[in-house]
Amino acid sequence: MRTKAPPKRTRAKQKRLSPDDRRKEFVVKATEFFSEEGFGGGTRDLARRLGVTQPLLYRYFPSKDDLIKEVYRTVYLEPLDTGWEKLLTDRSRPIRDRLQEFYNAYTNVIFDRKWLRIYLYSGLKGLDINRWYVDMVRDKILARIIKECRHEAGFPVQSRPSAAELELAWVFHGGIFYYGVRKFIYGSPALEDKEQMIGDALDAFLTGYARVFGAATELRLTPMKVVG
Amino acid sequence: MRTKAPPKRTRAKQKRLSPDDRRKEFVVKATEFFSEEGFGGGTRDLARRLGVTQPLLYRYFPSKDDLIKEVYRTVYLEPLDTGWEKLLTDRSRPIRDRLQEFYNAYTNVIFDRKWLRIYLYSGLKGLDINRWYVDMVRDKILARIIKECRHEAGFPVQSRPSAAELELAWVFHGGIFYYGVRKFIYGSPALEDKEQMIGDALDAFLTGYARVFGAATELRLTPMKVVG
DNA sequence: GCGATTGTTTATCGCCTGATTACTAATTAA
DNA sequence: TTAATTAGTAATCAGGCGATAAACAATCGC
Repeated sequence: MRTKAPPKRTRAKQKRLSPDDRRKEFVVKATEFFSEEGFGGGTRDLARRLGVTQPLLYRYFPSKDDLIKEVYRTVYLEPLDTGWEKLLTDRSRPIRDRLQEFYNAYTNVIFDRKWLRIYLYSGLKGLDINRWYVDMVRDKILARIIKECRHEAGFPVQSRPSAAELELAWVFHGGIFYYGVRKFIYGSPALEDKEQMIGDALDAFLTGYARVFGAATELRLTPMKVVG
Repeated sequence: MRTKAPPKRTRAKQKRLSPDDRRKEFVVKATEFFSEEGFGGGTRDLARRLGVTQPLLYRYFPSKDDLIKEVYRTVYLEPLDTGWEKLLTDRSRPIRDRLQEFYNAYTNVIFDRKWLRIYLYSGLKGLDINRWYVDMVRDKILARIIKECRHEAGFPVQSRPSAAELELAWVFHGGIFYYGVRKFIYGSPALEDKEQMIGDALDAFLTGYARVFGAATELRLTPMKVVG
């Protein structure tokens, strides 16, 4: 009964993927879509980009908000922590090398148009996940870095970082972050060599930390290119 | 004919401001509104916040987009340039003092929730006005700062700043900018003393510039707190 | 006072949005 | 082969959007 006629050509193609693959495909494409259009983007436009009809989205996600939450989850959590903590604390290597390698790896993850845009959107919305992320950077990355700086400078390491120390680390970190924003969101010309940018910023941070917090060991932090 | 009945009490209050004041009031309140809600915010909600009805907006602005453009204009252009260029180039004063005073004044303008949010929204939209602003910062502020740094370090001043020099200045500038974002948009705790933050970042930038670009005059840039 | 002007509201239009229902067709199991 | 299941679509709903037209009411010149 169903095979009687040639299938109506008006309904062009009906792919029928496995549910799991479909779901993943939806989340991935939705990430691209929302990162460009913002989360105000329409479900019809999204469906068109996916090559399916709009109601199909509601077979996989109860609501647009649920889809968005899943986008946040994958963007924020998936690419996280690939052994960074160990990298930062390996005192057999010079601190500058460790920081350079860490920020090379870290920026390989976050210097991505999708990632940066969704991060900024979530920040403007004041979402919990954004606060969580900022706290994570402060506690897992910056506090760690300061600890290593103190160790390098011969300071006591036990007490928590002071507000001023944290702030200097934040300004450094934020400066690097803003490089990605300028390059990948504003489309502004930036120094081609990312690792050089990180290296120079690192030199400024490390010497700055030594100067501001009065290290007696400044000259040991990093070899000077030129000494007057 | 019109005076026959007591005025219908259902129409509560009809203020009737002068057109110019109304217009200005609309733009000011619209700035607050859009900075919080994003430019996707509805004209009805905006009108409710203004205490008037929605169609009245269209007597003062031909369309929502025109209103938005006026918001951009006032936010970006009005608070700009209060003699900053002269401040930066006054070589009778130490460079650190000049930069500290400049960034005190500059951040007094941009460290404002409304300003920062609208700046970020316009950046995500890729608007021309945002590109214009970024170019302005680079050409009028950062290039100028580098020129002064070179002068201070005894370098030739005529040639345009190198990409690496500009980048170091951008990282410094972006780090300060990001302090505002963290404090006023993310609502994250930050060092209370803004001027100290600027001062410490400045120390890092100036000593960093000297180190990275090989100044023979590093020690002259800023008095060290402690010398080993 | 009175008509003209103009600031303001009420009512509404067409369109787009997120979401639901009922149907169609591809797949799976017997 | 056939029945059951389920991926996918067409059609549609209620509500919100930007924008417009017409009615009303406050002010101003006389």
